[in-house]
Amino acid sequence: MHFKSLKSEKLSEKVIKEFEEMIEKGALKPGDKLPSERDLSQQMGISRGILREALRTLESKGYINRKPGGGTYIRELTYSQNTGQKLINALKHATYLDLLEIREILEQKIVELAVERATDEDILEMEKILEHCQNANEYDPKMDHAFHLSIASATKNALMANFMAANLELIKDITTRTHNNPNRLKEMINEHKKIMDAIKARNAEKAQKALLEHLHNVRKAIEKSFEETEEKEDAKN
Amino acid sequence: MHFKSLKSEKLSEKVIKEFEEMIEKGALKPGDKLPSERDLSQQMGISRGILREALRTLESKGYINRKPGGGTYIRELTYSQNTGQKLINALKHATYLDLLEIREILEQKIVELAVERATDEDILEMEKILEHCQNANEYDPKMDHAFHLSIASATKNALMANFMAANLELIKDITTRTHNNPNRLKEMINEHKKIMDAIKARNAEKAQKALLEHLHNVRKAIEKSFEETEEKEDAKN
DNA sequence: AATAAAAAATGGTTAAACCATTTAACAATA
DNA sequence: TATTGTTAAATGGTTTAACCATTTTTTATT
Repeated sequence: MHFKSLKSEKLSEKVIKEFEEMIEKGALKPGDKLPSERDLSQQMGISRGILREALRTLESKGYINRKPGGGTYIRELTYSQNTGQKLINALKHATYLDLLEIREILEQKIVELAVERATDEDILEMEKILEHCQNANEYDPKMDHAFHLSIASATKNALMANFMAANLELIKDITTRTHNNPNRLKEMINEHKKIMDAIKARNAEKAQKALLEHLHNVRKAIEKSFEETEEKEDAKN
Repeated sequence: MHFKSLKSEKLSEKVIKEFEEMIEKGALKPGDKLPSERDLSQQMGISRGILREALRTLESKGYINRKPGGGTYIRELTYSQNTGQKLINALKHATYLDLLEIREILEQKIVELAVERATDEDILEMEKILEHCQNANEYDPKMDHAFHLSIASATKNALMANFMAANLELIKDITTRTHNNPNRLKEMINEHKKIMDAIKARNAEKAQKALLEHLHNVRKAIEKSFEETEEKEDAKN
């Protein structure tokens, strides 16, 4: 059973969304001046305090500019402010295959860099995590991610690790589904071990090969999962 | 002449930062209950309205939970909520070389995918942008980015294009500096043209080679820029 | 000990006032 | 006429006090 939340949205949250929508839709364009808080609150039928809560949030998000005595203006979003938001948005709406494609590209290089740059401590950390994985008797995405991230961290490129983390997080639900059987779980652990061994042996070529095999299986599982979903969709119609 | 802004930070903005810092530092941990708004505002020496403006923003950012009659609690950040923030943060604080490293990895593959997947319209678009670049007589990062992004878009992987955009945006200031001379500008245009021609000829290998040459020069310029900066720093001491 | 009722506390909201800064209008001056 | 100085109005920033609805705690009742 699943009941939808009955919690009423706070007034100021509604106001925030209202403004954000208007900005997204272009009803409010950069440079536009908003009515004064006193006018606006009356027009919207809310108190000035509530309106100000919303405006504060919008300001904090970078949507508006306010100047005492001056007024409130829709902000000219600079290119850079935009890209961060756009990236987050793109991440949210990326398809599994887009995510996987980038992961394949990056992680292939990541293992190569890891072989080069990993310290003995890094290797030890990886092994510790791998051991945890091997002792688990059901798939835990955190464990899976931890392993891949320990490799990414060994590249000493913090951005790389963080991007991998975001990427993994976004395919978590599907990998959790596809690994929800003992066979695939065991396979995964073996694949991890192969990667680990190759990195430990400082054999980049072997590590890449092991990783590609692993990612190939992940991709197969995802694509298979898609087909099954489609079949279900078809069955509905 | 350049004067620094004298605008005083708004009170609620200060409060927001204060809470964010405390959460980052761990002084406020998930699950912690905050004092009531009435108490807290008195403790902090601010009005309840100001405190509420800050709390509304923090709630909107996902830091806290509030329940009428219940109280205000530091929110248990889910993994996924966190990764988005962490990624943005990592992007902001990434070094030029980290950014460039990832760009080199991705873009190398991007040109390969572009050769595969670019439609005739994509190619046309690239050429149009390249032409604009060639007519420019001073470096315009927007033009530069537009060219690289048109290639990234041809991969039909939206996330790829957006990540590249974020990446480029973050090295914009340094590339703008390093291209601030006619020779390098001309070189850049030539390098772009080589990449363009190879993609148009559907020659992945050639395209990659041209791109690598381009990125090699970008890297050289960045590293040189660093050395100069260091020299300046040394001169100061 | 369990239940029910009442009281207190809490976040949500409104209203009215005052401050500091900015803007606009207008007068004064050269 | 054009510039400067003054004044008044408007605006965002802030504070205070009050009331509501819900939740929590306390108290009373059985």
